Amino acid sequence: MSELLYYDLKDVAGVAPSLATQVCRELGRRIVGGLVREGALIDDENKLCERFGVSKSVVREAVKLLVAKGLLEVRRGSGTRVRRRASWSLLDDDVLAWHLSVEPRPGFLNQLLEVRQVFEPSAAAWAAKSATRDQIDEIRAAQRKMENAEEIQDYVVADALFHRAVLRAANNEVLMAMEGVIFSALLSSIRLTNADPRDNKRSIPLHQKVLAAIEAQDADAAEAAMKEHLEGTRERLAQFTADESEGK
Amino acid sequence: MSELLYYDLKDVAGVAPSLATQVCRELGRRIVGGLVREGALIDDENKLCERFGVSKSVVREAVKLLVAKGLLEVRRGSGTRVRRRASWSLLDDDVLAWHLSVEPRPGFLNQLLEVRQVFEPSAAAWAAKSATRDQIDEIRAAQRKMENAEEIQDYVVADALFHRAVLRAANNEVLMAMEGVIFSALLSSIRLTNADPRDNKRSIPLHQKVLAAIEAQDADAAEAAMKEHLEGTRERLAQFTADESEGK
DNA sequence: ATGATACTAAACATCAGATGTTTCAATTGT
DNA sequence: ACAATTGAAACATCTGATGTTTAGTATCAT
Repeated sequence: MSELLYYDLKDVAGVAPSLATQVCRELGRRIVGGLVREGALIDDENKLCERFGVSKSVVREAVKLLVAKGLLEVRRGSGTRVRRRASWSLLDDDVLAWHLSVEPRPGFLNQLLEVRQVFEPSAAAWAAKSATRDQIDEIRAAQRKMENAEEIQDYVVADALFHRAVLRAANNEVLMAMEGVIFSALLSSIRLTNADPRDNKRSIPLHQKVLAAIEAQDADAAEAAMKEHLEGTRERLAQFTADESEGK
Repeated sequence: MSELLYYDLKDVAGVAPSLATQVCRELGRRIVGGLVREGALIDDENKLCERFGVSKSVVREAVKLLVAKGLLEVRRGSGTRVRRRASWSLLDDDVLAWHLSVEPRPGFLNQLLEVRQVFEPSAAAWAAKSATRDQIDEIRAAQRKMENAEEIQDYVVADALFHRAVLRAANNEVLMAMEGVIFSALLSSIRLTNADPRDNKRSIPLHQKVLAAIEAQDADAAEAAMKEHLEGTRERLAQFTADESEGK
């Protein structure tokens, strides 16, 4: 197990993830990245042990994890194969992260944003109706962090925290489970828009608008403001990917 | 491993799931069901082996699966503990199913339906814009099945197929990953409204309306029709849970 | 030739037990 | 008291043996 050793945002700083986790990530990235065709058999357990230099237990745990994420299907006797893309758990944090770390297609980012455009405005509306004082404080704190951020990274993280806080304030457990989707989407937007910090700061007033509406318990305004903000994000993404495919 | 042996909808008929899967389900159900407090340590590997009568490999695989689903957190040296509820992957098919198979609170079903009310109308709108002929055929086929269903079970399954077909026709991969949410929600509604078949048949014209709008490529109408349908479902659920808590 | 049966190799499933590593807490020496 | 040491508990990994299922192949009777 020398070639591997992946670190992830989820890992606590300095602590190496278990071998099983590492093998899982390596295989997951390759599958999501399309290096193994859908429906194709992957190497058998022994081959995998050899390839990664680990024991069978480790390989088995890794494979099981990928089965749980819908990426693999193992059949005793015949082997382990990649399931068709439609069966993958795209809402799983890891699967999503692998997609975004590997996926060059702008189409996927678009689809992700489309989905955010659907549920985040509703989340804002619900937050306006049901947010507690603490939850509003959390949103406000994120807003302040965005305003005070000097480094682009701090800004983007604060942005993500803002959206997560709104999601939490909606007080819907199922919705809250989409937290990972937001973080992943934001994270990948870092890569795209990293270049131009000024462009990002532009979205502060729109966040402010969302916050104000939630503070005022005005559900309609909150929904509209969030919708407006995401529409802006979408336009910028479209413009950026256009530049990308054309200019480069 | 005698006491266990759970079967699930996912299992192919007649094929017993692996021991690891069974142990995973048993532990998962107990955790989701609240038999183990959040933050509490669970039994160590040896104890679990003893309790379930399986070897350590099996227990480890099961635990790893639950870690992947966000239910557990293992720390070498100190033990394995239940993560706080907010960290659970509520969108994972299994976790969702465990919730619904165990959760007595009507609040959760409500939240699930709220989320459906958010994204299914949009899915219908997108389907109206981008569905292929085959995808529309799939929706229509489900509609016919609902109309021709004689048994209540066939009816409910057809209902689920209808909603899934709409989701697919939206041609958004991320959205499609919410398929499991719909099936789980529908499945649990079986238990609630099982009693009155006539009441269910009432929703056929609303499904028809959605189908017609999608066929006509009228996005606004499709969105409105789906919204109307889900609103009806919601009212019935509210009424039903009211009866439940009052009458019984 | 053809169809059914039996055999076999491949691949996953499970078990058992040994050894390493990390954490936490109790013990010990000052 | 306090800091360092020690040891038990618990997870991580390895090894190798044995069982089960599957798919393909070879064989044999008709």
